[in-house]
Amino acid sequence: MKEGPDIAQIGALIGDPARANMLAALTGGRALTATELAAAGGITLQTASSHLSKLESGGLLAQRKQGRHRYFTLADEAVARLIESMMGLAASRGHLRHQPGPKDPALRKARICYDHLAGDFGVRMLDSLVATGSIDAIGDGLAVTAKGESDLQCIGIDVGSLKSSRRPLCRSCLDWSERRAHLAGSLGKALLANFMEKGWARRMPESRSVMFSTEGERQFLKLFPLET
Amino acid sequence: MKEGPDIAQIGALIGDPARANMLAALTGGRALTATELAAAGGITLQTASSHLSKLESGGLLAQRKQGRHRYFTLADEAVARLIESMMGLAASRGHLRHQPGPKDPALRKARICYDHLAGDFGVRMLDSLVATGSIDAIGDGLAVTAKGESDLQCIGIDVGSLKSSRRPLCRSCLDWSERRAHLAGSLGKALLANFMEKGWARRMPESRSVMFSTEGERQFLKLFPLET
DNA sequence: AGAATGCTTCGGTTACGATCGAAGTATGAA
DNA sequence: TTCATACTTCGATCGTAACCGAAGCATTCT
Repeated sequence: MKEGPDIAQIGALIGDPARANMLAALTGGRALTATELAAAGGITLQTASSHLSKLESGGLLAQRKQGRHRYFTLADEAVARLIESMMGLAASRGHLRHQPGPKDPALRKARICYDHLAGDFGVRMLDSLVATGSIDAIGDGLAVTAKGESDLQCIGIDVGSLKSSRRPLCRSCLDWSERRAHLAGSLGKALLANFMEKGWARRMPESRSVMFSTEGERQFLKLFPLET
Repeated sequence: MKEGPDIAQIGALIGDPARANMLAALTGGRALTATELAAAGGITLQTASSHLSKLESGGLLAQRKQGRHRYFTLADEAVARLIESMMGLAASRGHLRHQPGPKDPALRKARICYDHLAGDFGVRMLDSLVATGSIDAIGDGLAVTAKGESDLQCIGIDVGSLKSSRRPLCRSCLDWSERRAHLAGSLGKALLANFMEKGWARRMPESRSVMFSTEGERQFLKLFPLET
């Protein structure tokens, strides 16, 4: 007993519903202010402030002062991955929270996961990239092939420059709604950014869901065909 | 807000120190009785009983009645992975709990992680397998090569039969003490079992640490050389 | 300077859950 | 049958932390 690092501290931080809601909101990747997070957690600003300082000193959040605002983000990608994997486990154990509302299908179709595309569309994209030989997959490991590198160049993504970053290029991320992997890492981020630049997709305010325009969806589906 | 599965329930389950200690103890892979878990959590049997029923109905534990004992294990490998990744995060945030005692170095050298070898030795083994071309690594993904398959056959591990199981053959698992990957999956399990069969290593009671005999350690280091 | 916004700190209340003693159930041993 | 072990349930206590109102800083706007 008493072996290894203390997981109870982290568990307790995530274990409070208000804090969990705030963390989930931050999984959207946007930096949010204390006031916005208070709303996300369903609590007053005072209470949120106390929670936020706990989360920060616990190492789960980072903050950035900007004028009279204080912006919070998840401390790093490791935290985002932990939250996502807890969502995966929670979903598989039936710990659901939402009365399936109108927003839910949109969320399952396409949503943002920290900084990349998730949901049905995210899973489809990775499936297609693997099927067309743009990405090699070994277990959970992903790597861009030479073919993939040139294909992506055509879309307008320079894989070479992404490689130089410290962050891994490809990473698989388990999707809690689809229970299958989608593409994370700097390439996943670049792809989503690319879609938004082209006007194919845009983020919905106050939500993690990503809306595709009619034309954008057409282009997306054409670009990432699904061979059955 | 209120999007997705409820991570707070799972967080809260892990967030209590007594429960966290019990879960950490179960990461040792052994099935433990309620009495043993009460000791691991540092609480009385009554309290442990209440915690255990919560953990079970929360889907984190599975239990098996056997005579008048009730054996608990982690519900599945997904739970084990979550606990391990929380340990990794906790370690990186400096949420340590142990005053570095005599047991600690042994734990860092070689310990059990659910059912496979972790710690310095676990990391070294994977490094060596990759360096000698027995395992291909792409990012976090691992796959046994043809060479690896025949090499492992020589040690006494039939990769072919492991492949037929539903469980993935190779999986990388982040080591909280080394902060690097070691080998999990059915192959990781088979390798550790192989070492113990040969008498190279044995588990210490009441602990996650794995002790190598002098001769066992010599053989292990020879079998998994480290080219620097 | 004065006013407004964004956030933190303080103080006091409240509620939940962790805890254990004692009693109850189930299984196995004598 | 009786006793012992392994565990659960009940009941009561106690501590902690979540919560909000009010007041206090800090920054920006006018």
